[in-house]
Amino acid sequence: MKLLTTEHARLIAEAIQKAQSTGQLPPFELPTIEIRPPKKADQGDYACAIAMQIAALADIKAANTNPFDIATTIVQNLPAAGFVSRVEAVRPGFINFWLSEEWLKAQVETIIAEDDTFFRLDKGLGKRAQVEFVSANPTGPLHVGRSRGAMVGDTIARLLEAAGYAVEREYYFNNAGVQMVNLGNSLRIRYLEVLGQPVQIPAEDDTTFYQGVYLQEFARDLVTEQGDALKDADWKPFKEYAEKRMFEIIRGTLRRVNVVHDVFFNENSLYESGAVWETLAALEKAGHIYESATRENADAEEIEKAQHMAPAKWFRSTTFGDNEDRVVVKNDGNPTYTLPDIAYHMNKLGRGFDLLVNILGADHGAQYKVVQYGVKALGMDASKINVVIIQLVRMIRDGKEVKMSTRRGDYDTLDDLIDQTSPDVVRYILLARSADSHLNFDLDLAVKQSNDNPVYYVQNAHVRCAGILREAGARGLSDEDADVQLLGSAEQRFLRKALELGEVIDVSTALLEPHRIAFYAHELAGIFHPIYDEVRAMHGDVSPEVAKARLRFYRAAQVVFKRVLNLMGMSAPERM
RNA sequence: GCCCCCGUAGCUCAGUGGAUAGAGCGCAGCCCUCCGGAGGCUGAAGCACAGGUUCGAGUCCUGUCGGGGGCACCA
Repeated sequence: MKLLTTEHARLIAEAIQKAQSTGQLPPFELPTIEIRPPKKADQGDYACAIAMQIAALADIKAANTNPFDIATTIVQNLPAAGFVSRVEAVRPGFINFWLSEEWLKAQVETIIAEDDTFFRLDKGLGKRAQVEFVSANPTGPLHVGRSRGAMVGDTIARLLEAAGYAVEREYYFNNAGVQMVNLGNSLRIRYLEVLGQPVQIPAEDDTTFYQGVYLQEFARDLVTEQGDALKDADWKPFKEYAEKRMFEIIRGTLRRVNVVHDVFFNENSLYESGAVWETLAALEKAGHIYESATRENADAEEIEKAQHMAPAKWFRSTTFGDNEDRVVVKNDGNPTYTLPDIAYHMNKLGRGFDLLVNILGADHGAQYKVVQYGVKALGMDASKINVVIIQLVRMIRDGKEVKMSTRRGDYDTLDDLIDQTSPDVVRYILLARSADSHLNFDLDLAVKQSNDNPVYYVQNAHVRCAGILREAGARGLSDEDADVQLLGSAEQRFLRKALELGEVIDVSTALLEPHRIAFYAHELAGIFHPIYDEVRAMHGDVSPEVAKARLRFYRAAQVVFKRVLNLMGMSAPERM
């Protein structure tokens, strides 16, 4: 199925060209032709405001040509098209198109034939895209805040696939930092505790200790597996063990919500390959690094404070628009996170993707800019790195905010949430907000299985289609060889909306705004349910031919709902 | 103090510079002997404020006020 907006735009472009060649319109540089379904039914199925844009062009404006006349001229020159039944120019200068009802009804068969590939677009054909998301270090289970990025990232990946891209999902992690040492030490203490050794469990406010119950579980398993063999070991084997177990948990959790990464990229590999130091060398060679105890242009107070400090290596990111320069190598010789981050993005750019997408939480929002400055400093095109910043999730229970902390152990894990609700509910709620908007996750509402909950409303549409076809089968009724021209205006209302799916995929991938598919799904269901109420297929006063056509329609509707649910990573249940 | 995001209906949120700003919940009424009851119909109610750009602004720009987040030789 092709994008109907594009098809209409092509007609307009041809009409303008024709009008120009005959002198009905003067020559001008054509603005982008935007086609959009209007809000009101009497304004057609698709509308175009190009005549107003043309009238506003400087030389046209000088000639004082009014937009309505331009629109009329365009309409007069439009070529015929099978999908259009009527076109009209209206004041102040809109061009409104109506879809051919005959053509529209025939799309039932197209939808059924295309099935899972309904509106697979070609805009990403032959192109490779990478989406990096989640990327949590394995210090604890995923909590709800993190998982918003998981749903957004995975849904962007699914939409990009629908747009025709070959997509890779990547998870970037660091198992070498001080947090992982703390994790190893925390497990060591729990291990010794299980062995009955006299250990002091650190206090709750000790920021170097992970309190979570999962570590006690790991400790018990470790004793079962290895006995007291590790009683004199340092943190290292404990870190190894905790990391392995934690990743199993994280991957298992993600799998529950249909999120599967193709590549797990370890920051360590950038040290092993030498990429980190090569990045530093390249920055130095380009003259963007200086060695100093303070940043350049530091004030007296700062210099005073740093007078006994050994020099560090600074990246002069202010050259590229940063507020201040950044340390890339600490005075103890170790890099800050910035340097491997730059190296990582250079690595990504070097892998030849046509599109890179990076999903980050708002708490990391400022950091990506430094990476982009670094990439720019090395002569690469930083604009190829598309960053989606996701605002934080606020958990609400009993109308009040629930504070979360992984280290303290009183987090709301994604696993807990899935247990209380369902993978589909979690996916939908975390997806159905613009990334720019703070998300209030109402735990009470999510847990509630009622029609307050939009997830069921959408899935029930699919259930109803499946149910009616199941019932028809039981009664020996078939929808084969149906005459879809017998369908009525209600069914056409649904088909019009279904044919907008392509635009949703197109726009949400172009703008990297996957929440659009969630709202679309709800709107589509909102159009479907009244129709289902009204358009009976197996009622006494419905003729067999009409019944057959309607069953055919419900089969097409089922395809559309299944496709949309799949794009959101949700299941399409046959029964509730 | 500086940077980023957000202020749209009582609440939670949509709205790719186009025509009369939408949905869900809640509230007030109502419908359905169904292939669905996690259903359907109707109604009240809104763009924080002030300038600007534009043929046209909820949308873009500036400022004010309000809310959230970030500003380490931590990641």
